[in-house]
Amino acid sequence: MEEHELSERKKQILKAIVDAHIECGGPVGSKSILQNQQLNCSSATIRNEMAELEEMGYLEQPHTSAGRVPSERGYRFYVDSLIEHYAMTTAEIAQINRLLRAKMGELDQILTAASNLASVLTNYTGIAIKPRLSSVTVSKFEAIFLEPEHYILVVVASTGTVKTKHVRPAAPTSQEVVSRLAEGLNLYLTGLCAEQINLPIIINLESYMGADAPLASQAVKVVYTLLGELDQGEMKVSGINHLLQYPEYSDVGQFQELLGTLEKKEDILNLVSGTGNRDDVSVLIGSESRVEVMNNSALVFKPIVKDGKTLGAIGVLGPRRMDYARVLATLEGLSDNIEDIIRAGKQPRNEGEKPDG
Amino acid sequence: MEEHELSERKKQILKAIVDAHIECGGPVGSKSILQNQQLNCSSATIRNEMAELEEMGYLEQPHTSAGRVPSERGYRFYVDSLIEHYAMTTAEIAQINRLLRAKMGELDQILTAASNLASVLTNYTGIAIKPRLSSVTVSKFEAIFLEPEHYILVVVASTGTVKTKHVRPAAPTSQEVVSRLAEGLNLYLTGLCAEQINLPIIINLESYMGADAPLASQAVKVVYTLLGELDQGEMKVSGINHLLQYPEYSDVGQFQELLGTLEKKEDILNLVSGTGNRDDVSVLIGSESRVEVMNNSALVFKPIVKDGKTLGAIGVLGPRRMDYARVLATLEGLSDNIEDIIRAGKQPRNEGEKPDG
DNA sequence: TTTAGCACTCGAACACTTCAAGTGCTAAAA
DNA sequence: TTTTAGCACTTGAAGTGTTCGAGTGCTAAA
Repeated sequence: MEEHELSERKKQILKAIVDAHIECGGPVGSKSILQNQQLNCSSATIRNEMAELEEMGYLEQPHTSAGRVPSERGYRFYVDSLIEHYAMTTAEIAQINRLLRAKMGELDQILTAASNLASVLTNYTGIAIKPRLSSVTVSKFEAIFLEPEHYILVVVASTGTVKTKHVRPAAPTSQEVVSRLAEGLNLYLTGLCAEQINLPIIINLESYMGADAPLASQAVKVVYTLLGELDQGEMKVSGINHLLQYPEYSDVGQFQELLGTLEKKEDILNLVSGTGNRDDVSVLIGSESRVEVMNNSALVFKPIVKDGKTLGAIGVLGPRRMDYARVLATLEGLSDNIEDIIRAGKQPRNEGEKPDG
Repeated sequence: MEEHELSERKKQILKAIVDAHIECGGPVGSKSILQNQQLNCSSATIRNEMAELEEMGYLEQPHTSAGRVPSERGYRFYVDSLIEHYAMTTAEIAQINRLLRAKMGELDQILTAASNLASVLTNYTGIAIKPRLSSVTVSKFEAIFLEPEHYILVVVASTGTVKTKHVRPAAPTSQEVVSRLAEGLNLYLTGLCAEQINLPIIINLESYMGADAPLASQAVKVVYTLLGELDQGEMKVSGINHLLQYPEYSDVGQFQELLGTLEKKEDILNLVSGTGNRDDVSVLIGSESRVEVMNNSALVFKPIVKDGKTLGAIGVLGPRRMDYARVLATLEGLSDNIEDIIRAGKQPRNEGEKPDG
């Protein structure tokens, strides 16, 4: 199964077929690749080579007398070995910079913007993900007193995400007590993940709060659920409508299932969360994703990493025959920019413009 | 144009046609309604009546020799005058209670859950909206110090929504200065909407902050953008895939456009935000929405009101021939529950279960 | 005013034909 | 041994004609 089982000419032909298929969508025949490519041979030779490539599993034939279509394995080989690196133009890079910078702020917003951008730039569906995290901890608490029966609990997670929740205690409380609650939470619960919040710790906190122990136990419950929410992961999808322009999604039934999968989010989250700690681009083609409805699709995504931790991922979902070179380049460009932005909120790289004003 | 231009029999026939069309989707003929309805007349009579109803604009004929289909005006009359109120079963009400209560928390989450529920319960597409608001103000500020170059600004809006933003000041700062910043913001900016933040106020704040004035001016900019984001409105859509089961969306091109409109969100937000302060259900059929791609669709939505203020809206998008009775009842049920939940975070009404444990 | 009857219309469904693209194979050429 | 030209064959797409049935409008009688 080494790649050197393929002769140079076979590679060339395979690449020509994949390229042609990516462009036009239909099966490609022996003659048509003769035109676009300068191969010193005839269509008959190509036919022979194609037959062999099919036998080796790199091509498929929808039916006798149709041209060939790249198989999953064919795409895989193409992505791994044959792809030509697509260089983004400076204009494209500048566009990414400009649009992402406008949305600087919380990771959530950046990811949403990135998902949009990925969709617009590639003409496929853009996906942004905050993956399931095994053990988020709280790095800081704050409590904002509003009324005697109403305060807001603010939780800053170790990932930088901030969550807030309105809390309405059973008994009226005061500015001072709420402040003290925040102190207590900071004292006893910072650095713990959901599972580590056990009874002894809660008892300590309650004794710290003295008469206001009920307030504390209610707050702990809230913290617990918030941590749970943070663990769950999130996912934004944009540009689903782009997919409909590709004939592979013209089967309404299948498209409907795909839509459903995207809305459930679960499958895709698992997929991305489960791809280990690789911090470079992952390409899942067809059944590689183990999600049935995506057999005719490909999912490309790249994690967003900060200080060695994976904070999220951006990706592109499209037909199996997607323009991998372009998609890969776009995702690299986007993730570079995002990582620059979140690293220190500074200017993203590649910024050649003069500051205005 | 009064409704009394329609004889009792015409109404009956119109209702029968709409009902039949809602159920099966196709044009309905004179004979078929004779079976389901006990009218003391023959199909020929019905044909005559149908011809008149068509002339009056309540019915349409896709082509000669096809049955009739309700026109936009026909649906409108049906919704306004002929609809039978659908009573939700206690089982359905209990379901709403159970599922919504599990998601109690921020309005955002409740709305998302409600959108999901609306979609699942009706089998159409569910929509949840936080409308564009003309003048959101801040009711409370808080600032959380993390590191000398990093604090979090927390803004509690007059609507109850909480927004946070990581801020990285140019010069290192301290716990004390950040607290003082929060005080200053609370002192000078609470109760103001974005447009009311003017130079004199900023100058006051800066002099309050003394040597840390730059910190303040940066924070004011952040507050300004946050207020802008709050003004913008938001929208969650769920269950788009349901639509594909209805033949009216089998035209891929049109469906693609509808998808695009849903993703842009703008049109729908305008639609809902622009329907004035009515706090009961709105039904927009076909071209009534003024959004071209929705000519074959209907949008039903109901605002969520608290203390006389509109906080959001939940709605259902589906084909023109949607089961209005059911949709209306579902939305009423949902909004009642949501309003109960946000009123005081108390138990929703209709709660007959015993507390467990 | 209602109804039975009838001629007419039109799209859906189906069978049938044609067409072009593409293949595999064989035999000759390089 | 490899390549190529040529040819018979396959197959889906597209086009055509026909039938069928649901539904209509109209007329004349009840």
